[in-house]
Amino acid sequence: MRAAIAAALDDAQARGALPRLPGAEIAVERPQKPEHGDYASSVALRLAGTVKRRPLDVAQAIADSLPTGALIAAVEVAPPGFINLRLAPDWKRAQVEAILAAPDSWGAIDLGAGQRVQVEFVSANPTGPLQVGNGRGAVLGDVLAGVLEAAGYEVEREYYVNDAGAQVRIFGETLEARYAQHFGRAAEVPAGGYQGRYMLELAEAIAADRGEEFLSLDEPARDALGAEGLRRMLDQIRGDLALLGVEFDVWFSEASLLAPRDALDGRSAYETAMTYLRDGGHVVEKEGAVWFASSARDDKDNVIVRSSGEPTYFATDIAYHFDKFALRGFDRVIDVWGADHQGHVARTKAATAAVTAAAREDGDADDRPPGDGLEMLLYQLVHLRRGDERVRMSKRTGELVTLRELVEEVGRDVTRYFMLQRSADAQMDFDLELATSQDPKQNPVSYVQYAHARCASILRNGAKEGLQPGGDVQALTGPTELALIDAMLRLPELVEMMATKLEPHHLTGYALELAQDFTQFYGACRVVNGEEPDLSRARLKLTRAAQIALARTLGLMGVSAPDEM
RNA sequence: GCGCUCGUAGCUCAGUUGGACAGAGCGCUGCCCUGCGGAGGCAGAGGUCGUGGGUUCGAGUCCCGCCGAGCGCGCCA
Repeated sequence: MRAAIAAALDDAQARGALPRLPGAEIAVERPQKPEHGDYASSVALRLAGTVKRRPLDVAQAIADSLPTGALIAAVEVAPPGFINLRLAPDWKRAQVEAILAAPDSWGAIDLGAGQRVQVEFVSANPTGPLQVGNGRGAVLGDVLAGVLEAAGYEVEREYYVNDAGAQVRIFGETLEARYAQHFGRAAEVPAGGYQGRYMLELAEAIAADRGEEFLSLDEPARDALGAEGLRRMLDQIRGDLALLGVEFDVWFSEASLLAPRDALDGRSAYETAMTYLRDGGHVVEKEGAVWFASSARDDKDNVIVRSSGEPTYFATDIAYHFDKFALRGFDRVIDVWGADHQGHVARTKAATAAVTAAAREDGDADDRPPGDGLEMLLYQLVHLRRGDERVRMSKRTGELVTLRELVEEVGRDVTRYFMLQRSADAQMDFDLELATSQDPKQNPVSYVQYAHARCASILRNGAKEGLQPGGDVQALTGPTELALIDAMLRLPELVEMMATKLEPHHLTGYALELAQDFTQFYGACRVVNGEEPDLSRARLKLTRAAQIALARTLGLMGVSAPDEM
């Protein structure tokens, strides 16, 4: 559509209707009011100033050069200078066949052109069960990844496992204490340790399976106990996420960044990245520590190696992003972070840009733009509520409502839909009382699923009457039929918009509109009707197409699309 | 103090990258359907888009100030 207008603009200039001027951005949008056509462009309004002509005249000049035909049925110029395009109803109806031909891929586009993009999300410390807030990141990341796949990207879902550093050490010490206590030994959970019940349960589970195997608590036994605890905690996290329908392609170990690699001449990714930073002049030493000198204006220097010689989390994070871009060659990387990590965005981008640029000069990385491929999607916190009572979430207090509890109470579909409903920028309250309410009216997801089930039911009824989808889609001339087709045709554009803006939450609103358009069609048009078999078969086609569009929309959200409810 | 995000209908929130009279769901009022699944459909009431300026042909959307809410500013992760 944009191309058509651009061509018309060129044509208008070529034949002298408009003066020559440098290429302007062609803005095309879908008007809110149906009277304004299917698409509208405001190019004329933008151009009018520079060409010193009345906007209406400019619009008319462009409109005169827009050919009408099988696709575009009408071009209208409207004050103050809009160009409104109306698609041919015949063409729209014919698109129903395109939907029927793509039951598993309707809405897919090739925006990404096969570029490799990694979405890293959740990545919660494996020192406790996942919290409700992690669920929001899980849903956002998973749905975004699916949207990017639909947009033509090759996507990998990755969980970064923080299995090195202070938190893991404290986790091990807490586990040692609980394990020792289980066998009646005097032991104290260390200061800053994990007080939650789950640590008791973890210690008991290990004791039940492995007995006193680790009770000596000498160095090897402590390491083995810690590793065992971490392994079990990760299994639990994996299970919590599976309950939500989230699965990862890669579980990436932070500790592996510190291990020597043959491909790096026996050095670790961490050492290699630090060398590049040093050689690139991005590092200063002061107060006995090593600092990354950030080039970002809104950032200050940050410690990467403590005076003790131990790397900070930031240091391994730099190595991690070095690994993503320089070693694994992703074109784009999207980190989905909670808003409490907001302060890390600037420094991580700056450091990633610095280290990949240095690696590229050294021939260790491709010549892709440094750091430009790194994007952060921040989501605001989830506040948990039970009616009027605020539930505080903290791994340290032990007063937890875990993600697992939430999903078990509310169900996967409702959890995913609720988490997805709001834009990532906005805080959200998750009211357990409301979400666990048995009143289906509280859950818009039911309305959408019901529409899908109704499609299936109608198709079943048609089959019983000996009527199958078929016939000529040009028989679908009613206003509700066309409105439904319009709604289905918007899905590919929606995918493009969501992939471009990294805003998967638009799916929920679209799903509701699509379901409404189908329900209105259902109310206005009798589908299964033996007295008008041709029309009936055409409407069965439309019903099947609607089922596909609904299933694809629900599928992108990771919400089930039942044939019966 | 500095930075990030948010402030839109009684409630919960959208608002497609600055467009044509501000939208949805729930709640409220009234009406419709003795039809393939009523977990419906239609209509109505309800909004100075926190506030004051600015940019623009045009601002809920961009810029600045102020007010309010959340989060972040560690040799923690």
